[in-house]
Amino acid sequence: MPVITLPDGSQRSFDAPVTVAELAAAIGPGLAKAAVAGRVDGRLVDTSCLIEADAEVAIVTARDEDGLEIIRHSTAHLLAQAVKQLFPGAQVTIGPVIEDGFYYDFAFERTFTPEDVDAIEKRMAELADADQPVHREVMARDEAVAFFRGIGEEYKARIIEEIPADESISLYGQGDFKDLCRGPHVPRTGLLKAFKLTKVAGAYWRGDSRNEQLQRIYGTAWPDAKSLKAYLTRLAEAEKRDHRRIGKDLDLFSIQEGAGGGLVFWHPRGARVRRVMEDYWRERHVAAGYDLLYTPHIALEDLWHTSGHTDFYRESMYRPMEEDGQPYQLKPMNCPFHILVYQDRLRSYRELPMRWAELGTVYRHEMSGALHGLMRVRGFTQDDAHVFCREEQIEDEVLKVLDLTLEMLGDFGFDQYEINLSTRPEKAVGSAEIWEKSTAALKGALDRKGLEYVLDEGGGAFYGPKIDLKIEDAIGRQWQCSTIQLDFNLPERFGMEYVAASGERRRTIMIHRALLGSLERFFGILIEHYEGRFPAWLAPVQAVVLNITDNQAEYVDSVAKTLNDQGFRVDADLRNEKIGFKIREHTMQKVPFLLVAGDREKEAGSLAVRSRSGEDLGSMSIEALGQFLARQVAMRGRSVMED
RNA sequence: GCCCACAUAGCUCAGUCGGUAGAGCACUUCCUUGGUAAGGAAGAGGUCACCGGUUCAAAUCCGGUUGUGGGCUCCA
Repeated sequence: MPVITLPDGSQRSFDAPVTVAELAAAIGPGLAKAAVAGRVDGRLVDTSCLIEADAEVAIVTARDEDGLEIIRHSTAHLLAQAVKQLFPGAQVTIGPVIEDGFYYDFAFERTFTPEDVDAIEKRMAELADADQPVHREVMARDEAVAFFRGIGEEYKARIIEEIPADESISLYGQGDFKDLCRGPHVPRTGLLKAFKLTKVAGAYWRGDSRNEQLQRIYGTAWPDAKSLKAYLTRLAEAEKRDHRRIGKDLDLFSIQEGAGGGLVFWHPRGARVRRVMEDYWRERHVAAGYDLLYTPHIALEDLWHTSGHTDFYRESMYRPMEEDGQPYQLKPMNCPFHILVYQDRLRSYRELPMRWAELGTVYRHEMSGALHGLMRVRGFTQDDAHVFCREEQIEDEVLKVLDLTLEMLGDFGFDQYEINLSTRPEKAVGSAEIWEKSTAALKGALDRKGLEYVLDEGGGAFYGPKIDLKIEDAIGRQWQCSTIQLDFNLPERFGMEYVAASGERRRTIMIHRALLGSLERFFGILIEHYEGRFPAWLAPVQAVVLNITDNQAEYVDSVAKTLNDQGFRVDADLRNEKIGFKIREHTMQKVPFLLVAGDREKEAGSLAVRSRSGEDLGSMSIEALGQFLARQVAMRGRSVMED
């Protein structure tokens, strides 16, 4: 006997057999109208599904997470139906649900124009309003292949051919449209009320760039118009944080057309932030037992043959340049250089572990279409380091790296992480034994640190297992920055060894790690995380001293000088403008503190302090101000100052 | 690299049917010395991304190049 759980938690039983829709109707006409699917003993089913025996049943609506997915999936079908009606020559392929929406890939002789998309969206709205019933039918596989091939849907036929022959295929249809689908789907298109097509893009059949290109139409769908509007507002909010926008507004950096894409120019204000990042980074690394290295930007191509980069990394490398009949290669990575330093002489086990860090600038020729502000560039500086150690030191060293990582990310204002541990892929170098031991060491370090992690079985690089750490920014987006990778490949290729206590030569273990990833990208993430409102320790200008009339000009200058001498980044604004105007300007420039000096302050030797959020922090003496700023700076990204 | 879109003053953007350019902000000068988010006036500023084509005439139409944006792919 089906037992249904009502929204208020109470339960009712019904005599079987009964459909999900009938159950919903028995509870109330509202729920009957809103039902998009049912959940029977944990399994999602269509509302037409007949429940014959004992079962736990719940009615799924668009408000449920599962229901929303169904709405999106059904909207993708609606899109396909509209496209087929308007462009009968288009072939359907796949149309899955993605975050916040869906897409559908079509094969079509020409590309869809924005006008086409508008027309498609309009047709979708009409088809939804028509409240077409959605029906499901089941066919044998070969029958389904023949059916789709018969109506000219070659791609669909190819997809179905890959399904085992003995499986039956379910098709969903509405009006003149039928599509292969596992389901479930909404019972009527009238349930699709709030959707919008968002963009058109090229995509490859099966995601492989060697295959033919398809037209992908993206859309978003929600339970109601209000949620759709909220989503569009959220997109606009994210756009406001865009580091490219803020980078221009705050004059932090630029990318110059005349110099080429993906090459970053740090302007004075951005360069100030970078200097703080770099100084802090070096200080922390030295304190954590690292030595700093500087290595060249190019090297003979032969080195990259030894490292193997010319084989597996050629695509991303700039072409070599010829000099004195020798080809030189711009570096895409720092590792071989650190190895050369290691190999400069024979190493003893007594020296290990050795931790060598470098803010190493590398150049990678990324595909032009992949470039994106500071997030994806062609020249960037990695906060790179390599730990050379013995096998039994791996766990301790990884633990130390994790400690340093969490401490530094915390200082930059990131306290939420997702950690991934990636293990041996199918194609890999190194013995099964070393993979097993080192993967256990990585796990051991994570466990000792009490960190939760997601296991990505087979997701490691061919040369070793790794730990990746994603940070979460102020609006909940995740960014992968930190990575800790073991490498069994390069030590082998370069023949890296150390002399053990026994006098034997042993293979050195190499750990690659970057905490921030690249300074460029991390800077971009910081800009978006803080929406340009950098905490005092990072802010390019920490405070501006403002005079009200010329009468305080000298005083303002001397205050600015005093604070600058104390190591703060403070500007004086003596322009002949009203105080309100100056405050507006520097507030928009997101300067953390504004220090106003009129005759009253000049007399008292003080300043009226205003935070960038508009808060009046009262009057402070110059000395108190220095202490106040010092406290703000010391808090780093853990500042509790409300902005 | 591929698909789509876009490229007009330092910035944000108008510019109809092809008839050689406009606004606001910013900038400069002058007036204004004003107590916490925009005081006033005047001025200067553009090879309409670049190259080519069509046309009596191109910011506008067509082709190419470069760059940017959104995807695909890749990834720090």
